[in-house]
Amino acid sequence: MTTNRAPTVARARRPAVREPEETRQALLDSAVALFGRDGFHATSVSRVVERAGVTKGAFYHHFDSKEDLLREMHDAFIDHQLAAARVVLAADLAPDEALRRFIVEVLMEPVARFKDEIAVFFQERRFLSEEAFADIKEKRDEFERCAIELVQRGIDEGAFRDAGAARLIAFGVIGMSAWSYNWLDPDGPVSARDLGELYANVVLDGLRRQETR
Amino acid sequence: MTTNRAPTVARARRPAVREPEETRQALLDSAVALFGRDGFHATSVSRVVERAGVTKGAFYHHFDSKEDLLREMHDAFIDHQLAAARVVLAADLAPDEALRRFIVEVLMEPVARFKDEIAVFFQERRFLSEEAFADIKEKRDEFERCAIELVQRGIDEGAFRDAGAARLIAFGVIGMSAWSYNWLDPDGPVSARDLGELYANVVLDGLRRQETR
Amino acid sequence: MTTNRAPTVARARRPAVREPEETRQALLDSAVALFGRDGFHATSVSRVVERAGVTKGAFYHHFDSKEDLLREMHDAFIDHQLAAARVVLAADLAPDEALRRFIVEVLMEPVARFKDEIAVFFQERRFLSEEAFADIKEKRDEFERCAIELVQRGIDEGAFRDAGAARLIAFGVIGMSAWSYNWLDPDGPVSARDLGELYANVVLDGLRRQETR
Amino acid sequence: MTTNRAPTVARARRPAVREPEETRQALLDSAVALFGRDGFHATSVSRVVERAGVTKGAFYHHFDSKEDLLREMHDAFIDHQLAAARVVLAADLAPDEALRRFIVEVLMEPVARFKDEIAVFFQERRFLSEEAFADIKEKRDEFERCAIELVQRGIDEGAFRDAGAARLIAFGVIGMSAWSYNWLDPDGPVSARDLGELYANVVLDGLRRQETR
DNA sequence: GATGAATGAGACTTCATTCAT
DNA sequence: TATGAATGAAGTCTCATTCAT
Repeated sequence: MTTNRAPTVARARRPAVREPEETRQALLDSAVALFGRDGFHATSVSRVVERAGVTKGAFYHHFDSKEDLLREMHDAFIDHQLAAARVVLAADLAPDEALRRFIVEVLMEPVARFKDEIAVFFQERRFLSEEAFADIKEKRDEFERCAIELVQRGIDEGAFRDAGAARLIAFGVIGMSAWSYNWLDPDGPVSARDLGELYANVVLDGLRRQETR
Repeated sequence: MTTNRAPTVARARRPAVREPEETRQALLDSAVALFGRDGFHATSVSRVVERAGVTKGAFYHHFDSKEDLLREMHDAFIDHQLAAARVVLAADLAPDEALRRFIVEVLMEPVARFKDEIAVFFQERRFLSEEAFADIKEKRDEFERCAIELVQRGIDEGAFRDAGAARLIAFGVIGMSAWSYNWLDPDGPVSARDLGELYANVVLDGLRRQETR
Repeated sequence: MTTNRAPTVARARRPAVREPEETRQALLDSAVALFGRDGFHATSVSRVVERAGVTKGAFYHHFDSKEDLLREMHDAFIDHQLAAARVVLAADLAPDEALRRFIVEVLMEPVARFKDEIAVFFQERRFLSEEAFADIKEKRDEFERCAIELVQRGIDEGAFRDAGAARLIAFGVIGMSAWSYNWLDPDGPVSARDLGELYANVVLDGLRRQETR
Repeated sequence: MTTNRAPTVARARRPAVREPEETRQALLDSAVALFGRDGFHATSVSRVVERAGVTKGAFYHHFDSKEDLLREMHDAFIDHQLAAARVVLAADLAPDEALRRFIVEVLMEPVARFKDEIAVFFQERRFLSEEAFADIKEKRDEFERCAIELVQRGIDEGAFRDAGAARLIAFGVIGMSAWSYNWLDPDGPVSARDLGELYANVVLDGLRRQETR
């Protein structure tokens, strides 16, 4: 479901110097880790390049600015999320099963795998200029529309009771899941998927229309 | 339930020179607004004092450091939250009613009134040194224990089905609510309290044991 | 005629640290010398502050930016020049005497006294942003109008033959004089005033030997 | 009188790959335009190669350094000027006519045609190292000697009155003309040649109306 | 002949903080 | 209580130049 980043396999030549693309990726990896932990503004370009093992010059050869780096991270992450959301939306599933899979696979699974990316996406967004954010906003909005549609579909089909605006519920579900990156320990006893199942149960049993009530 | 900040009432004396406490509060207000919007690291002391209408000297007269300011904000906010949580916990309420009130009054109401404080509390915590965070952590942990206890109580009393570890559920509820500071418009058509009621309904109908199932 | 810059006289206190205004002037003096010799872009703020004996922080305390410094230099110089031009224009002099005094006192005398200021004014103007230049341009234009008026007055009164547009002639006179900052040695045998007298003679009477004179 | 730069005629071969000499010339043209407008230090090699449509590698293939480029510009320009000066000096002309032609054709005509080259020659000279300037200085000195000789010749022959050291007058004439690159609009109503004629008249005959003429 | 990734120094500027007044 | 000049480190970014390909 989720893809492996940067395969970087099967290089034939033994390069004396690093491949350019490798340098670029090293910089991105370094920055994701640091931005995720310390935030955009508390992370200096110096530390990013130091961790990546290159010089500042190399950094500015590959990226226009520190903000450019941030934009790229956002873009990569939202692309990934949007793709995952579309898969669930396109599958022919009953509303409750669709919402469950959305929560588990789209919202929660990345919490374990892309902790830093998520932290960056949610906390550092405000440091993107309006122009840099424009593209990302569009994709993010589409992602949100996916979530809303999943809820609305359930209501329309009579599977969910009409508890309130689908948008408010969708955002609640996203929030409940997303929030967990604040406290969930990826190496702890409860996996992200487990937690997703639990949240799906709580939410669905609340939404699902009961026979007798 | 929530207290009015900055009493500042009934000052009789000369207003030409500002009261020391007034200066201090002006600095805090300025900093909350800026930290909330731009974050701790993207906000300089210069801008804080400029917005407060005082000089840097005054700032360092009232606060030891920029971090000291951040610590104070955290402290004030968690104190406020903890007090509110204790009120709900102490009231003699049925579990579902207690949880509803916790969500509406403790978790959601501040979203409208203390947007900046919340943003600071959730996003800038990582910039507090361990020592500065120690006190706050204790109170924050107690706040979380309050939420957990509310859930656990419901389970113990048989009002809630045992959907999973109370802690995981409590954190889910907190997340669902807290997340809304990211998108809820305080001047929009849906009030924070309304949203709280909605979330309480969703969560409770999920947790409440059904007669027939 | 020309004013002494920065009197700085009669300070009573013996300040342990430098007076702020003194620091500011030291920075300006340092910068004029360096900008004059090496140009704006080839002069770093580091060298300016080093020569002035202060730190970069002090520099940015007194000036908004490096460009601000440049703007200030331009402003001070054109103010000085404009004042001198107005004096000549206001004096009740015959046209040829007025032009002679303009050349000698307004155009040439500063070449000896304000070599660096002149170099900056003529060579570094292009590095002022449009906004920063706006004020200065107005004054510079007025200065040019002074020169043009002196020529035009001579033509109108019949003292000068109408050799061509007064503006073109005025600019020629300015150019002939101003250019000398490129080569005239202030410590050489020919003083700036002497050269001014010579140029005034040439312009007023020409080189060609007249049959009858 | 002045020569066409960059013959570049009659290329028969494939235009897909640029001729080396073409690349070199493109770099020079780009640099002249940028150095002329922004100055040597405010122009980066990056911008030069970008405007020329080549890469940095190509630049350093053709030129040793950025300074090398500047040296080459100076060299080309002074060669051109010197050749023009020699033509006038060699022609068998009366002193006043010789001076007039020098002003019009040697000093003024290039103002319209080689605005950037002139700007570079006069303003960026200081950024040439002593060694790089040595050759150019020799030629420039010879050019100045040409101008001085034209004046001296007139004095010696009794055509000009001995108004002062020929060198000072020659420099005044050069300055009056050269200065015009600062303000003369090549596309304006007054051509560079027209202005040259006017200046020649003023210098030769002066402004003061003679009683008997 | 030409590419473009990489360097390392240095550019301008802002930072949190101190301290004499 | 408050000022504001000054510090020194660190910030982001650009520079001219090199070199393996």
